[in-house]
Amino acid sequence: MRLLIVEDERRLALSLARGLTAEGFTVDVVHDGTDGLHQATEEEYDLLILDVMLPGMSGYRICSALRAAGDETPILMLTAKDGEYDEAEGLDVGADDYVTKPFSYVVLRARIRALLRRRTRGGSPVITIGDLTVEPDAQRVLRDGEEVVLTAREFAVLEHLALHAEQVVSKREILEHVWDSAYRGDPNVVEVHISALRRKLDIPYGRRSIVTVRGAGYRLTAGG
Amino acid sequence: MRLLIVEDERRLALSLARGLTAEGFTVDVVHDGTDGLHQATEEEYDLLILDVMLPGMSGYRICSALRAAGDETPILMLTAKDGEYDEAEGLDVGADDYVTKPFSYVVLRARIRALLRRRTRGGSPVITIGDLTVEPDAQRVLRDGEEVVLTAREFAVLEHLALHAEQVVSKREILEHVWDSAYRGDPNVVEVHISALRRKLDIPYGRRSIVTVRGAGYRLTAGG
DNA sequence: AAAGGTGCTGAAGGCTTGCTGAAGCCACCT
DNA sequence: AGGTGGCTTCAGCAAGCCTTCAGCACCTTT
Repeated sequence: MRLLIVEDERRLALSLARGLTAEGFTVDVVHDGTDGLHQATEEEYDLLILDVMLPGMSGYRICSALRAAGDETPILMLTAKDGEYDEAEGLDVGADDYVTKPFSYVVLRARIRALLRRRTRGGSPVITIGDLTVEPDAQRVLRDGEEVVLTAREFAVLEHLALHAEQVVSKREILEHVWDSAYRGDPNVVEVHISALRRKLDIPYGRRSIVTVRGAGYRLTAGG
Repeated sequence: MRLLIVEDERRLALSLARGLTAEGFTVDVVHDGTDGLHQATEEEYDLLILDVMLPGMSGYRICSALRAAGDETPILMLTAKDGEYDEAEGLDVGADDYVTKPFSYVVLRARIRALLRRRTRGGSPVITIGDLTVEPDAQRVLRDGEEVVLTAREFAVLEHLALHAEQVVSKREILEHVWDSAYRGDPNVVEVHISALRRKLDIPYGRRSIVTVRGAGYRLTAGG
């Protein structure tokens, strides 16, 4: 799956690119509107992520230029929350969806998946770690085949851990991915949610699947 | 089942193509009248969807050209609500049905099915989720074999949930599929209809088949 | 052994989200 | 024209979630 990100805020672009790369997407990044259009026409992508406000050429114009040329690649627009983005206009020029900033990584990821799913038919894969099953499409978690009800945040945290199973994930990384990337929060909120996850997923089943790695973060593991 | 869509509004064409593809149709899209006629004669389709107003060649003319050539593929016309479309003329040139814009996706889908049914005998499949049975052709719902009377909207919402059973469907997605895709409505209408569905389908039978996933949407599930 | 750092967890407040009854509107049918 | 029924909007209510805070436990370092 190849993605193109056209976004001038370098820091944001980079962090998105990293996250998506880590999930197996091939990601190209461009910081300027004209370059963006050029790149999009030169290469074949499965999805384009366009910021609306861009130097050189706005996301709108890129979008309508591509559509006029018969390009039907799914397009996801990024926009500030003030009235900058006109939803009607966005959809008119042929965008498929849009996300308003600030957004959390998980939200973006969900939207990306939704768009890709339409094309490729067949939902996103179920993640299995030992006898723990995470179903992104259903927003559902099974332990030992039995459903465990989680809140939205809890699910998002778990999903992130599951995507990096057997790896240590820092609180900071969790904060950045599960909350708005602009969010300046206390790492304690992560601890609170981890605590809740353990109470629901581990303790009742006598497991220890979420391991604390002191000074580093957490690791979701199968054995435990 | 192969469909050809000839429609110059790209956004509309795209969204139809997506929806129909997701339901298992093979869909080709063409944005120009002459291309449309060409494509329709070159390839074999089970159904043609023609916009009336088209660049190159109107839907009428495509239709009559095909019929003159002895092609009897079912044809569904799309038309604006003002007097653009003359029903008599449409039927004269050999169209089988027509839908006026703006239309909701479910309406179009129903018409498509109706046309295909004439040909192929044997309607579209019944959906079963636990002891809930959704019969798209009959617009009828059975709980435990017993008919439950729903209004059109209620049925449409339920049908959409049923098509994505066991998955979380956002209010936004429901709005886009069940209402006009151009519809910019309050998500609350969805809540109201969900509420009505539960009152008819769940509460009297002591079920909880429509699950609220806070912050995400609803999930129709068998267990419950 | 003490002190500081790091993490865990229970409780509470504030706030968002969702639910639902009621009223108005519109379209259709009689 | 009048009536009926469905759809949408509105507003108030309820519930649940998220976050913050504080106190405690444990580990590490001095």
